[in-house]
Formats: sequence, structure tokens, C-alpha cells
Amino acid sequence: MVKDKNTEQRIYEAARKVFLKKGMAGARMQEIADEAGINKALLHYYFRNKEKLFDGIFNEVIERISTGIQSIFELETNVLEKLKEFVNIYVDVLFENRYLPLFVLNEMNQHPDRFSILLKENIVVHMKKFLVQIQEEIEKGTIRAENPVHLLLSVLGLIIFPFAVYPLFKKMLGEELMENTDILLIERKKEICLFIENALKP
Amino acid sequence: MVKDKNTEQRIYEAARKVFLKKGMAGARMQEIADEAGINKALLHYYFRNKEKLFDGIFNEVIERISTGIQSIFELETNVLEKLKEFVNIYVDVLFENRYLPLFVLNEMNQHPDRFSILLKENIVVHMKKFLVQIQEEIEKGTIRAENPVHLLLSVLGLIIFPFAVYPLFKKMLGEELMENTDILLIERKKEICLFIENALKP
DNA sequence: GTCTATAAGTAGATAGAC
DNA sequence: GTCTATCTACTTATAGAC
Repeated sequence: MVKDKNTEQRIYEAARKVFLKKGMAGARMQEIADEAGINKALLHYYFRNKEKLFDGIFNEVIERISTGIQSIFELETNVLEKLKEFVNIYVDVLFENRYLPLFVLNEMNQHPDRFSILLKENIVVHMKKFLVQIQEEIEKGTIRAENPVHLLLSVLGLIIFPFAVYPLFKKMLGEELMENTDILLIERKKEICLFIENALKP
Repeated sequence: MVKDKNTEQRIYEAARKVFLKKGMAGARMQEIADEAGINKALLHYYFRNKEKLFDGIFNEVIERISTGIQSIFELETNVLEKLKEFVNIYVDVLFENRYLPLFVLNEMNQHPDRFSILLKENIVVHMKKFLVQIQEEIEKGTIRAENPVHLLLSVLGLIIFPFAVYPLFKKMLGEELMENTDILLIERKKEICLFIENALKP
């Protein structure tokens, strides 16, 4: 076990890895300790208990996602451009953090209010502004759509779902068809953009 | 507690409810017993242990999904019609079983091989045939797409994602914008169909 | 078949030596 | 700061009465 990083950080990274993979309920303090190459007791020395450790990880994850979204919505472009930027950035993010979508969706379902405040403050303002912008463009006729909420749900689904499902998908189709899953996931950037463009073309 | 159904079935239904909501790791035998209105010991009398009980539920869920998919792919129609039929049936299924998508995606990630066989035999044959059909229509030019796998991922994402995310979405946008979440979810049937039609129009 | 009581096993948390 | 050993609490599983 390499000792170059300080212990606290090693624990934190180990916890991140284990929590993202197993979730709060499935994660074991012992596994985190092993992963960090230290003793279980040290976990409690640095982070008082499992919940505090989890909260740290979870808040950091949400924070990271939020700021990414924020920066996109601050762009001064039209809806289609914003969506395409969104797609490009988030496919890359998820590519490097494949457990992220399921982890967030799950923990949110298990503890519905742990982070409702967190989310409200960070994302929702931008989200709502963007929904207004979509509505405006629909009325102007520059994009063909009916309900901004549906559009947002659709784009998020196109981006996120493949990452949540890809291990299953890989198993279903067999290695032959999916030998290049990674390439497929990256390809989705242009695939989704094209799909959206066609769907929204007036 | 109503005793009209036999105990085994009551346990089974309680277990289904709890497992789907909490997952294998998060579910508690006590909670299942309470939900079924019986004693914990009876769970072990009817189903030897937690794992066997879970397996029963899980296999049944997968089975149900599989047969649904199967019947759609057996239709003798073109790709667009099949996809639309798929959308209509599955939105209704998920509407009545909202925990299903996350449950399946999760448990599959936790026990990657428990059901690889299950899936292979039921769905994969039809899936592959359908991918071939898509490829043929792409080549004939009746639909505009590039990669059948991407198309399938996209449609599944459009259908499934909103159900996986809807509690979070509801929280983010606040009750005002989402007072009719249920209507929104059902609306997705025509929304997705329209979205696909436009995206695939040659 | 169904219950109460309890055993056995597991996981989180703490005490105390170094 | 880090470890070993241990405690406590929780969860699954079983024994045995009815």
C-alpha cells in the first residue's frame, strides 16, 4: 500500500469508490478500510461514523454535478447549443464516473430529503430559467417541441441511461456485438446531438 | 391484517414491495414480516432464507419484463411501429411499477451474473433479430439512423429514465411545476413517439 | 402453521496500548 | 496516528412451545 498521500485522503477516496459501487446500505466499513489499506478503527478516528463519511462523499458528488450544470446554463446561447454543450460535457463526466448515475438516483430514493436543500440552491434556479428559455423558443418556432419539461427529461435520459444500463446491455447482447462498449459510449456524444437536432428541427 | 390470501402469497407480495423499494442490501426481514402482518420466523418457515426469498422475487420480475418484450418483438411490423408499441406498453408497465427500473439496474450491478443466463435465453434472441431489422431499414433508407444499438439505447433511455428520476425531478422543480407528475409520466407515451418519429424521419 | 424466545453471525463503534 | 482487541447493536436464522 502506497503511503504517498495522507491517510485522510486515502480513506476518502476509498470510501468514494466503495460507496459509489455499493451504495450506503451495501457498503461495509471493513471494505473501505481494506481499500484504503488501513485499519477499520482509523475510519472512525478521521470520520466519526459511517453516516458522516457517507455524507461527505455524497455532498461532494452532488456539488460536482451541480457546478458542471451551472456553468452550462450560464452560456449565452440558444437552446439547441446549450443542449449540445450539455451532452458533450456530461457524456465525458459519466464516462469517467460510470457508477455516478445509479448511485445518485438510488441514494436520492432512499433518503429523499438529505439533499433536497442542496439541489434546490444550486441547480434549480438555472434549470427553471432554462425551461423558460425553451418555452420561448417553442413559441417563436425555432424548435419543434411541446413541453419543456419533457424535452429536458428526454435529453437527460438519452445521456444518462446508457451509462446506468451498460453492464446489463453488454451482458444481453454478448461481447461480440459490444466489444467496443467504451467507444460506443463516447460515440453517444454525436449520436445524441444528431438525435436531438432531428427531433427539434421545426 | 386481512387474512384472505394465504400466508405464503402475503409474504411474497410484502417481500416484493420491500425488496423493490430498498433493494437486497437495504431490505430487512423484519420489515417484510411487518408488511405481511406475520412473524419474522414465518418468513424462514416458508422461504428458507433472505437470499432464496430475494431470488424468487427477482426472477419473477425479470420473467415478467422478458415476456413483455418478447411479445412486442414478435409483431410483424416495421421498426417505427414496433418502437411505438414498445413505448406504449412499457410506459404503462413502469407507471404501475415505478421502482422497477432502479431495482433491476441496481441488483444487476451488484450481482452481475445472477441473471445473465435468465436474460440471455429470454430476450436476447429477439433483441438481436430486432437489431438486424433496424439495420435493414437503415440501409433501405426508410429510417434515418446510423447504429441500431444507439437507437435502441436511446429509445430505452427515453422510456425508462423519467421513471427512475422522477422523485428527484419532482423535488428539483418544486411542486408548482410538477403538480401533475403522474399526468406527465403518462403523457410521455405520445411525447416519446413524436420524438422518435421526428428523429428517425428520413 | 404460527408464535416467542434465543442463538449465531455480522457490522459499526470504542478503549487502550504503542 | 495507527494498531489490536473488544463491545455493543443490529440482523438473520433457529429451537421449541402451542
